[in-house]
Amino acid sequence: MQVSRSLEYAVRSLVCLASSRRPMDLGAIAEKERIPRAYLAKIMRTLVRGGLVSSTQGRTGGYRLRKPAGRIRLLEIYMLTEGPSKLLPCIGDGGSCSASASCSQKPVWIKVEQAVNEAFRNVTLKEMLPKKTNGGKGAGKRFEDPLSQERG
Amino acid sequence: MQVSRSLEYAVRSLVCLASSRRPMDLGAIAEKERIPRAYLAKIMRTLVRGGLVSSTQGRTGGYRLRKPAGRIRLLEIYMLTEGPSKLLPCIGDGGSCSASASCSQKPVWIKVEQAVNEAFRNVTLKEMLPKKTNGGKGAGKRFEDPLSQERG
DNA sequence: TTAAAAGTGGACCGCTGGGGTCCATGTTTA
DNA sequence: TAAACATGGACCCCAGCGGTCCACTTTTAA
Repeated sequence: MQVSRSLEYAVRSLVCLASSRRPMDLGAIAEKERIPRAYLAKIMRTLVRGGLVSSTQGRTGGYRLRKPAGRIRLLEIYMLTEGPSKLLPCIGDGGSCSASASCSQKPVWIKVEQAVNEAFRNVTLKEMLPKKTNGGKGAGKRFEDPLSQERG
Repeated sequence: MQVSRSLEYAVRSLVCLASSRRPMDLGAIAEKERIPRAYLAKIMRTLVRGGLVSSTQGRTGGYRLRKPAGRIRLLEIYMLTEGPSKLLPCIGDGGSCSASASCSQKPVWIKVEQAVNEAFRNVTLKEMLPKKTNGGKGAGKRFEDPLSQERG
C-alpha cells in the first residue's frame, strides 16, 4: 500500500510553492524538485483544477498557492492525485461485494478507511515546510495571511 | 492507495476459519469464499509461515487458526501479505531520498504512516466475524480461549 | 502397500494502471 | 510576432499484482 508518485510530487511542488514568496513556473519547480517536467505539468493541471493552486498563462506565467499552507490538508492533495480512497473496491458504490448486504467485514473496513483518511487530514502543508532558522531576516511572514480571501 | 487483493483474500479466509469450529481444507475455503484455489494456496502458505494459521498435511489435512480471533490484528495480516508499510520509498531504509538528511517532509510522512499502521492495528479479526444471532445454541464459545497456549 | 487427497514450493504468465513522454494549441508579454 | 509560458489529451512502457501450473511431500483409507 504505497502512495502514488503523483502524490509525492504534488506535495513536493506545493511545499516548493509555499516556500517561495513569488510565483514559480513549471521549469523552476521541476528543476528544483527534480521532477520530470512533462509529468509535473500533468500534475499541476490537476492541482489547478482542484483549486489548490492558481496559474497564470502567458509569457511570465507560473503557479502560486491559493490558500495559506496551514489550510491545505494532505487529504485534499491525496484526493486530487489519487481518487477518493477506497481501500477495497466494495466500499463506496455499495454493491460490488458478493457477500452483499450482510457482510460483517465491510463496516470494519469502512472504519479503517475513515481512520486512514483522518491520518491524512491531520497533516497540513505547513508542517512540511522547512523550518526557518533565520530569526526573521526580512522575508518574514511569506504566505500566512496575504491570501486569506478563501476562507471556505 | 488500495489494499492488495491478497490481503482481502487473507482476511476473508481467516474469518472463515475463525467461524468454523473444525479445521478447513483449501478447497472448502476457496469454494466458500469464491477465491481461486491455486492463488489461495499461495496466500495460505504465507499465513502459515507467518504463524497465523497452522496446517496439517496429508489426506485429512487442513488449516486452523493458531490464536483466538480476538488476538489477531489486521496489521499482522497486512504485514504478511504486503510488506511492511512504507507509504513512500524514502521511509525506512533511510537514504533513498535525494533531499537526504534535512528533508522537512520525511518526519511528517513517518507520522502519517504510523497513524495508518495504528488504524490497522486497532482492528482485530474478531470484529469481522458475523454476528452470532443465536442466543448460545450450543456452539457457544468457538475460538475464545481453547487455544490460549500462545499468549506472547 | 499403494493410490487418493491433502499441503508446499516455486517457476511462470498476462494484463492493468501508474509513471512518463510528446505534440498541438491557447495565452500573454517583450 | 515570436518567444515563453500553461493546457489538453493521446500515447507508450513496464513493473508488479493477480493468477496458473506442475513437481513434490505427507498422510490416511482401502
